[in-house]
Amino acid sequence: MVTLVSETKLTLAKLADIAGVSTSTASRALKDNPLIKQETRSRIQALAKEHNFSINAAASRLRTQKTHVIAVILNLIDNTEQSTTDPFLLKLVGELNQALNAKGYELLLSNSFMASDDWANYFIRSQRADGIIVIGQGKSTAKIDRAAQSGIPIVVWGDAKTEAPYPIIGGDNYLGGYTATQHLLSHGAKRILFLGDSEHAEMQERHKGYAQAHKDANVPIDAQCTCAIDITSKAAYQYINERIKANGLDFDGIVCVSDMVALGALKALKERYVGIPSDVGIVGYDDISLAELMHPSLTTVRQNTQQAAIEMVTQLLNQFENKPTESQVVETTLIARRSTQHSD
Amino acid sequence: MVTLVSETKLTLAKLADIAGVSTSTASRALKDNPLIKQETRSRIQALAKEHNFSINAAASRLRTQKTHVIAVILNLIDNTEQSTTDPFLLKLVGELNQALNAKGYELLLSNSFMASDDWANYFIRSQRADGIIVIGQGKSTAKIDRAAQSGIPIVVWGDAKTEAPYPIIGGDNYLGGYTATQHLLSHGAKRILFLGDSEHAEMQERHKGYAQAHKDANVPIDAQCTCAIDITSKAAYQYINERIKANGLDFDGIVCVSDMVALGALKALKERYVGIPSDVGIVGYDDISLAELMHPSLTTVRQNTQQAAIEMVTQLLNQFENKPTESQVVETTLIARRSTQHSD
DNA sequence: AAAAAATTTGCAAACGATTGCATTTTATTC
DNA sequence: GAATAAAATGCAATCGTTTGCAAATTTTTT
Repeated sequence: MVTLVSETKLTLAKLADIAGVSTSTASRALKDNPLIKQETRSRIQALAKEHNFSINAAASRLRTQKTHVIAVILNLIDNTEQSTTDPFLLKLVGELNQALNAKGYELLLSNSFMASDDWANYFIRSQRADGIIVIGQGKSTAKIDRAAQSGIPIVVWGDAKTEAPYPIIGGDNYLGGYTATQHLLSHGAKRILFLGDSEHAEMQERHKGYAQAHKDANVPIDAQCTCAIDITSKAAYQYINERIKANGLDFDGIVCVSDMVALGALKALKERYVGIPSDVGIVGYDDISLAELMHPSLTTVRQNTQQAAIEMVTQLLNQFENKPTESQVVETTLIARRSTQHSD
Repeated sequence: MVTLVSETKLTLAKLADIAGVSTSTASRALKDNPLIKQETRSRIQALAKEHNFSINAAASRLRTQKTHVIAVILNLIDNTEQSTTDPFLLKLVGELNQALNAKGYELLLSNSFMASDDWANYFIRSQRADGIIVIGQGKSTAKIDRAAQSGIPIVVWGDAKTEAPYPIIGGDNYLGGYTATQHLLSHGAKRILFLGDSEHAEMQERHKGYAQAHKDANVPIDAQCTCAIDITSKAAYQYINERIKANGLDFDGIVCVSDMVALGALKALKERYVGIPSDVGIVGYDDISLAELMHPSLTTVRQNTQQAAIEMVTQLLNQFENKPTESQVVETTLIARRSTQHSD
């Protein structure tokens, strides 16, 4: 298929030639540098458009030492299969893409399995990206700490209360855990399971909220009710199934660390004809789009991901200018639906 | 925070200096070029690791004219809000990331709203990426056609039967539509809705399958049963609600163009206490992770996304070597669950 | 109309890696 | 121990932009 593009690749130099100016003038004209006469600027910009010219990013990056690319790393947990399927993580990626684009940056997607372990090296020193956004603290923050240690611009989605030399953006996990639990308690629950992984910083905070809500309501708490499972729907499904098989229905509420976990639990309960919310109330986390589509619709804790994305980008860009940064907590609200309460 | 990295940036030249060889030797050694003595190679590689050295990607790209980056474009439909929330699209992105990494490429994520309309220019001519993978044909293929026209490497996820000068990878939409419909018919359905958008090539094929299945089963088809809606759960929910309100329950089966649509429909039906599958059987499309978590679990059509991702990458890389390419159909199978049939 | 100031433009040196070709070193052959 | 072949290394040009500074042009001032 013959193209209409000229044989030889169009470079800035050639464009300048056509325009009858030097490359420096052309370069400046294209970025609307006021050093260049307005008329010249418009003329060259028009010419560029006409000839389908685009600045060569590789050359530009080499020269300016800036890539205008941000690496987003899905920091998944190796053994579990939370994987790239989790709608919440991907939603965050989508929001980040928007937020980055708005600031003139592009998004390079990676997960923690590739790209070697030395992020600073692989992404920054190699000039593949200007900064890193890590989604999830994982079970260990070793890789993150290592990257931060070498002084590169970095921001993390996780539990903002964690003390760290880099900014962490996240929901108010304590509040989320507290509110979810309190909500169930106020609807009469007496024995509430906490379903999730306790090795994540985020989950630990939520568990603290869970505990405090019990204390405030004067409801005793039982260690048997804190259930450590992989944060997947499958694990939740299996756990609930086995627990009921072993103990019978020894609980009347569940606080889940993610909607996926909640859905797994919900499935197990429904299959055993446990009434929801009459026998067991259930609260999820994340408010993925399916939460409201469930039957019953799922009460859950929503974290403002759009706000989070914008905040993460802001904090990252601040680092480029050596401005101070700080961890930020984003809006976290309980969305009450039918899985915890009967019709309005 | 003081870093242990040397003040001045480490370049290949400096590394070579330290090693006491020329930059050419160092360069070759790092990429394990057999031209260099094995011993020298290992020595320099070790040195590189020791000093945390990474090749500067910008310089390398400029010199080699290769970026080893692939742009993945989510080609969303402007007016509807299918958006970045659709789990299926994001699953595909995840798979693509894996497949690309396996071949030594990185994934630059974009959506069709940004990056101007001239993809060839923006991504390829500017040397931001070596090739483009477009997810979704959209309602019009104008942008895709334009990009392809300028002769850049490109692959599209869509309906493989579409005639096009670029390879299209996709499920067998005709078969999917056919099987889904046939499945409902064989379970006794007599009046089946086709719920989805008919402007997409993929959807049209599915609809053909839907029609043919009716013909083969000698069940008359009614134009009233083909319902054009936005492919979102919300639109589906509203549509089903309104239809029932207006006509009563004038159908006993639904073939949906996505699981999201199916979930919306399901919600509407459940709220009206329509028995599933006793009164209405329902089939989704995509087999997102939540399909099996629904209650009842959702019968759906699964497209092998992993295979698709690998195939797309292969077809794209082929173009780099001027090898011939061709559209490919990936495995498409019906996953029968409870939304269409009672317990086994 | 010349001098000074302000505005535009151009020169040329980076940025850091890659690679064809020439050159040096080592191994082989007679 | 030459002469020849093979293996290992180095030279230097190149990829296409950007930008500090110098040079040329235009405008303003006296």
